[in-house]
Amino acid sequence: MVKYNADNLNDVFSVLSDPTRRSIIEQLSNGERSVQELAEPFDMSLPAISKHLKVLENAGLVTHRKEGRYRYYSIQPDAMDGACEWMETLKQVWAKFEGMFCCSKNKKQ
Amino acid sequence: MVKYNADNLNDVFSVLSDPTRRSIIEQLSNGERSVQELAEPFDMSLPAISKHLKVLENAGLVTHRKEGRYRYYSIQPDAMDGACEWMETLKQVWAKFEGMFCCSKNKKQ
DNA sequence: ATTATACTTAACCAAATGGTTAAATATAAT
DNA sequence: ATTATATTTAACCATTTGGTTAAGTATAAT
Repeated sequence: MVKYNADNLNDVFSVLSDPTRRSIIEQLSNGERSVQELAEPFDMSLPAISKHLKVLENAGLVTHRKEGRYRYYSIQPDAMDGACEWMETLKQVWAKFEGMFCCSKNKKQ
Repeated sequence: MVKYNADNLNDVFSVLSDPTRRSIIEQLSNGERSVQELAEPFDMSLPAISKHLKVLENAGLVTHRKEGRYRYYSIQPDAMDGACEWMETLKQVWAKFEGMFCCSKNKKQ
């Protein structure tokens, strides 16, 4: 039932720490897109985008299918589950101990 | 009402992409800890831990108070909220469009 | 067959990252 | 006053990262 392991969390959080990659993910939330289309909003070379897509794919966050000379990328919706669950679990623990061990700066005002 | 901005997300996700830092956060979920105590589980020099703590603190994920020659670190429970919300929002969007635009590989079996 | 389009790979570069050891600082103990 | 403890800062190093340009591959169009 454990949805995450260290490697998965390393990869997913690392992928998400880059704003270009987050933006690509957001674009793909509107449906599959070609590399061209994904690159359009950025002031960046195509190879740079290509690299980001490879990083995203290695981490399991996107896949692609090939159609002629185009590559259509789409999100892999379950890939973030582990990272999400890791955070949620911590937040639950923290909520339980609310105000118990956090120093004054942590207290809600 | 927006809980996150690009810089915040960059920082938080970047912090969480390192297993040592995630482990420190997990330790701090049991209450505040001195640097020594935090360093104990790791086969790593104290300055390395000190650096990680600085990174964690810069991203707003932890604070510390000083007591004598000790520094006691504790979690800053709200710091992950933005990142968490960013992920949750996407997941909701993806759930809504379930099966609509994901290519076959994405479909649940 | 030639050329244009979509995209990747290769080679390179500067800056950031995550670690090290050695020296510095601050407090506590003797 | 001296020494020990807790921790940081400084200087260094190798690796990774995120970008570039130039060249290569695959498909489509003429």
